Amino acid sequence: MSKPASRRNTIADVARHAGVSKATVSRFLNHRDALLSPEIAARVEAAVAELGYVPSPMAQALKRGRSRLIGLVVADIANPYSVAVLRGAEQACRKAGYLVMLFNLGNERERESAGLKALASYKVEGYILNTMGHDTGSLLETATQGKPVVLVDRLHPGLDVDFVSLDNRQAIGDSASHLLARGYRELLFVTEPRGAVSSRIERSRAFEDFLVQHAMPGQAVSGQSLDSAVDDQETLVQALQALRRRAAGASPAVISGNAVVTLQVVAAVARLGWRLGRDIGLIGIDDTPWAPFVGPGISAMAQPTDRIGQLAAQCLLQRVGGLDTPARRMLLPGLLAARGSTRRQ
Amino acid sequence: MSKPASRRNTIADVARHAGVSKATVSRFLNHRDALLSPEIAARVEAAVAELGYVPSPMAQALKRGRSRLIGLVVADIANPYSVAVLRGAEQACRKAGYLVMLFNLGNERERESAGLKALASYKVEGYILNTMGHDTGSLLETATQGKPVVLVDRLHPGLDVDFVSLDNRQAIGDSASHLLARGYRELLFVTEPRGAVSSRIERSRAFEDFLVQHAMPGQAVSGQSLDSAVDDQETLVQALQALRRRAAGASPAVISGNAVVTLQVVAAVARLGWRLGRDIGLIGIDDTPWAPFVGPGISAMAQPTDRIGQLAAQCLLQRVGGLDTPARRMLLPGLLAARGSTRRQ
DNA sequence: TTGTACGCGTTATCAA
DNA sequence: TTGATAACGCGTACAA
Repeated sequence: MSKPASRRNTIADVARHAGVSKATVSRFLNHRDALLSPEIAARVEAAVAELGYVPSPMAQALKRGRSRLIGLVVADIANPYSVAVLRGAEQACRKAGYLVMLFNLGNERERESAGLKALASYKVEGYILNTMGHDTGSLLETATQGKPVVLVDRLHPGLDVDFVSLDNRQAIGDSASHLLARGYRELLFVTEPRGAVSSRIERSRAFEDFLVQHAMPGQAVSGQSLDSAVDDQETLVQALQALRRRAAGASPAVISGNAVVTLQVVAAVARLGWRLGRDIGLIGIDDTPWAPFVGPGISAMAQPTDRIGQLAAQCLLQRVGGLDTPARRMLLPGLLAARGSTRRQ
Repeated sequence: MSKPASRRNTIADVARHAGVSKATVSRFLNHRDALLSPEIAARVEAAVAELGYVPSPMAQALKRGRSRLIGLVVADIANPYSVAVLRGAEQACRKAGYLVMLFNLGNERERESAGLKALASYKVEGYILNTMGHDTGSLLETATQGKPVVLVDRLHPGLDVDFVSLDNRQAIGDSASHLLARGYRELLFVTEPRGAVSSRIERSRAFEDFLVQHAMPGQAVSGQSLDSAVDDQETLVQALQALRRRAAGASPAVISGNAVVTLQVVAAVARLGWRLGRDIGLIGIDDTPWAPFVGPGISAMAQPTDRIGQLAAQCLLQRVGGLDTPARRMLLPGLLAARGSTRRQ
């Protein structure tokens, strides 16, 4: 027993076993096609199989500078959207032989560059970022050390890299059109505080642009936007009351910027004792498994989250593989699920 | 410019900068307390600061065999429970200076040992496992190479390691007692197919034991268990109809084994056109943000998921730190949130 | 076509 | 107390 069972076999063990040098084994493993006499190749192959040898990714990473690791930074793992994307991305990475290192910011944006550094120290080959949009592009650029980056859902100013996201303009436009078609006329868009988060800003803008475009005589649609903090139900309740007052005879409706906000709105509506659909319309960005069962069912604009995650991973892996085209913007369409919360009676 | 800006500084750079040997720098960093003349220590410290030197975890891992990495294997990242635990665990690990490597099984249990191997190759120092319970303990034991393991929510037969979970017996007991107190008498426990998943089995058993204990004359409580596949709504609908028939005059109620099942039950009840609480009682294991807003509000037994994740991480890190006590079982109590779905009118 | 020898960035052992 | 030097496991010039 020269080899203690506890230790994993190394390339040296294989070399000894096959009666060749480490270099030969390495060559067999890396460029197995070329430069090997069939007889030696067979011997090495047998030894590898027999010892169940698997190269150490860490040693490889140390040597090559590449690790077969992808760094994934998410703003908040508690957000179902982040999870859904993570899911698609992890799957795509794994299929390509990469492992995902996860760094959760827990909504503490100061940790953004710390996370990047932590991941960088493990020599991740690329980054998928779904973060707060706090750090500027140049800061991120230094933190990522020139490694490929793909942004999901949230753009960073001055960072010219691949970007995968819901088509916010289409999503908001279709949602608002749906409300108009269902007879709602006084609209309110509710978002988490916009801050520097591009998706929130874009959705708000798309909403405001929609209003402008549809403010033709006879249509008489109008609306407002509201930034609502998660813990401030009072403000939201007052905004809803104001909305209904403004509506006068016409029907009021809310578009919520994501699933978290949808739940806030639902809570506020419940507190007011209003009925969804009838007293106030509601459609939310992000569909959820529970949406059909709240009140008369909550209408939603579903994001193709799995697809977004997969696409992000694919883009990133192409870059890792050396693709050097200009930065791409991939906007995926949302899908409307109409339910009772946008039916006036 | 001798040092290309692209490369991260190494210990050699620091040594050169401070005019000492690499060994001295290493000593300063690792056992900074001992064996260093104040003057040299100061020089090294300055050099480290000036160059912004951070040791390479990969090189350290290669040398020491330790990586400051924790492997986290979850059965299904789409399950909110997994995510909530992941969240607590990641936070605790990060605070202790560890990073989490995530491996998602996507409910494909064959990938369990593959995942462990992948993580092992990165020399993770320990594993947090929330998996399918498919692979036997001995199989896992070899896959984890003797590294510390902590199991979350799901036990593996023959694997004698730390275990953190909801106190299923208490949770089920309190849920069922709550139903009795609210006047429900004919109970049905619905779980995802038990298979080899210990938590499902335990909850089912706890429910059955509860029935036996409360089957005294005068109480007249009875019930059954049902394994319900996620995609088989038909069976569930029929089971609910049978339940109500059995109840005759008395009130029927369902305990659902987790949030996924709760949603199934809600869907089935909706299809039957029944009203929660009045026509049928419902209480679910796992509280969710949407539970208060479905129908009259869904009563729930909340798991302390964050705490479970943190505890799991803490246990694991203790073991990583060398703790060598017998395996521990940590059972955390659930907290009842009573809502309208367990109010008979 | 194969083997030797060195380096990746650390830590640890041994002298000095 | 400090400094060479040898690993850790692997890839790759270079020499054979």
